[in-house]
Amino acid sequence: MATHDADPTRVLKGRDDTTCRVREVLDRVGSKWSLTVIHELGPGTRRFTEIKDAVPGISQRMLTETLRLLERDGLISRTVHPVVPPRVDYELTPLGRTLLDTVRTLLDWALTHIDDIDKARDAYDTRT
Amino acid sequence: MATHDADPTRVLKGRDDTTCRVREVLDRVGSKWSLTVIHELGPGTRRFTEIKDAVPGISQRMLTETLRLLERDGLISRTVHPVVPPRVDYELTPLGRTLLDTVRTLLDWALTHIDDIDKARDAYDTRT
DNA sequence: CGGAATCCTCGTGGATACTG
DNA sequence: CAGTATCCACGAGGATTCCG
Repeated sequence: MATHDADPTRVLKGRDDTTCRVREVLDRVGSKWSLTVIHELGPGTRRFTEIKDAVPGISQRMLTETLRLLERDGLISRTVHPVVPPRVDYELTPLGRTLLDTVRTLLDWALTHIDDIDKARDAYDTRT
Repeated sequence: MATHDADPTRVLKGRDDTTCRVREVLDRVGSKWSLTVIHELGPGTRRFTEIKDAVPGISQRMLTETLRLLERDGLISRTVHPVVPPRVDYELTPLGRTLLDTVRTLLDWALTHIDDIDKARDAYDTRT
């Protein structure tokens, strides 16, 4: 297994370890804040507070945890500068950058079809 | 606003309604079971119990709710056959089918980089 | 078969206070 | 500034039961 599968239509079909790992990765990537944080680091390096301010609604705790998980997965890097006051920089790794492209595909889909979804919801809500 | 944005790198930057809507769509699409269910309907129409059996770990309640939300968003259609015993068929709408392509991009990414992530995790866990 | 309703648990995550 | 630690509320969601 391991590398690239020619038929992505089957990756969720089985119940083996690979399947579970893919689900695991999707859970990480699809979690509430990960996509937003990754996207926020797209343009370049940013500090903790900068990210916090840029992501409305995220708490200190959640940002810390999200950054840690993404760092553990090798998607972002964390650089601590031994100065006072402390300064910590976060940036996408090359691996994280490949995900950024995929994320943009998703964002693009959302933007493109958001109106269709709105109409579908209105129709559903009125006929019930 | 509304239709297609030429620069997807900015869609999450602002704090206006459009931004929130995109986040909302991503929350829906990225929720725990949605991607799996959509993927499961990729090959064609399926019944409630078929989907339940095909998605390991999902509960009756969660499958019902996931299907309802996806139906409300216009991504899947629900067809009740007035027979006994009851029979309900679910299938992707044309809109849902466009998302399927995007989902496959994500799955493809996960499959391609799952090994890199594993290595990154091991490295992180050992150096801490 | 395909749900809806009820109950109850358990983890997520916010608020707050403290620290190097 | 960039966290960590503690407490606690709330809601997601599992298990179970009942129904058309």
